[in-house]
Amino acid sequence: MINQYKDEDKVLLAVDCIIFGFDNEELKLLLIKRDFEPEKGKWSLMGGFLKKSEVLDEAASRVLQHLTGLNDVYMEQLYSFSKIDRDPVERTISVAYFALINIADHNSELSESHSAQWFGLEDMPELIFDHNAMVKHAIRRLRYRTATQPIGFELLPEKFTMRQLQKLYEAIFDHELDKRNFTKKINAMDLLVRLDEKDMTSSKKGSFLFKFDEQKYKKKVMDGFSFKV
Amino acid sequence: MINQYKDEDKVLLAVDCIIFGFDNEELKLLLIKRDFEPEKGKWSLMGGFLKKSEVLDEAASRVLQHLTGLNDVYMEQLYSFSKIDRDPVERTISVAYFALINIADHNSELSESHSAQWFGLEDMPELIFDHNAMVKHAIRRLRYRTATQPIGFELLPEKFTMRQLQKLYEAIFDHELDKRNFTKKINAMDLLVRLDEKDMTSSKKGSFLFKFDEQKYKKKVMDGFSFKV
DNA sequence: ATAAATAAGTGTATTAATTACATTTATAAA
DNA sequence: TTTATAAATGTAATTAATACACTTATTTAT
Repeated sequence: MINQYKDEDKVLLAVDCIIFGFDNEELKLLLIKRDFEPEKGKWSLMGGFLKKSEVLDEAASRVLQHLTGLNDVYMEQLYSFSKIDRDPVERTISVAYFALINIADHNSELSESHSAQWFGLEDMPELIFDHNAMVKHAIRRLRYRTATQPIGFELLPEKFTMRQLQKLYEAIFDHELDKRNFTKKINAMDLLVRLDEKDMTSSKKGSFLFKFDEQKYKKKVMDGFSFKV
Repeated sequence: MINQYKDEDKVLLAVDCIIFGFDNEELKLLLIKRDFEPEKGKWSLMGGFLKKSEVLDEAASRVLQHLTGLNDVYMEQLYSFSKIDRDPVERTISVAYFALINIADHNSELSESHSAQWFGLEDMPELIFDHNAMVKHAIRRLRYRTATQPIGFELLPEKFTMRQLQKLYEAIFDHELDKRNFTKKINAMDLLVRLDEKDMTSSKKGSFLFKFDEQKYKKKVMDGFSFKV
């Protein structure tokens, strides 16, 4: 078969990762300080180029793994950015991905070796290229996704308190929630199991730890349930 | 400046368009019968390759224009598909876009010259490559977008009846709605203007025509309004 | 002139979901 | 024993969603 595509233009395809974390107070992003040109010394998302042998999801996972040491992380393709001069070196289309990680899990020596640092969404530096737009887009998507699927748990340790969960949703949606109404809603969905274990760090009384029950969730979804917070 | 990207792989980037239309009864897709290899004679989405000189949105508009003759159409980037062998000819990543057009507006001679045809979502043929997955994805996105933004109007003529609008939402969400509740909800949003003009084709009494008031919508959005149907 | 047929247009009552709001409880430290 | 602190919990009010059926305007047929 002759190659009827042979006269078409080829381009570089990059992936850039918006890496979200949560420190029990605010939503954070893991950014790297570029130690290479162009824009050396500026802050940026972690990125890399797609290889012919991988699919986009794999490239994004590889990039994330390289910075954090983590595998099996919640990642989602966001949008492809294609402004002609978005990268001054050469025409590059970038596919943005976002990842949700539990900050405590990542390899901080590894990320520090890339001059990476966590920034709260409020005190983020300006980023290179179109990375600010990517972040904005990612926050919108994260809000939508979190409201309709139980992915928030990806940002928490396996065992968490109600307060942590509420603080997380408050951080994602950037508005305060009523504790009683929140608990009521979460309990009504019946997706968490309360453990016989308490977190004693936050109060004298201690607060119960919970776990998200993935199996139960899947069963419910099959019966027509849809998550909504 | 030396080109530090020179050893990276380059790939073909395609765009494929999921073109939605509405015939007052069901949601339809405009598909083409391929008159070239591979998969000649099979049904497919309309597509094309990204040129170095254009951004993805432009490529998608060009492809749509080429098939339908239409410009200034609602289009939205959907997702990038990258399976290694999705196109057997050569490694090609495809960025899917969806478009919403008013069927009556398009140049049907032009589309027929590409052996294009409208298919109801129910009686669609199998499509080539990963195009079935693209369509599935597009329907999901269309439902979400339609539920939260007033883009349904893109599928209707400028002037339309309440019944047409209801039928459209029923087609998009694939379930029936109560006429009184629907009217109530739409009227409560106060985004339509009722014209002093009636459509006489559907009944002896005639039914009032409405127009979507884009300006009013924009103003409301600025005051914190959010569309929800 | 009248009756029949047809889709358009409209309102109310019920149920469910969301919001607002304050006190008691368990525990450690003083 | 008191004090301080966060955890845990329930009810009433409001708002949104749903279920449901008759009247109106008009044309066509008798």
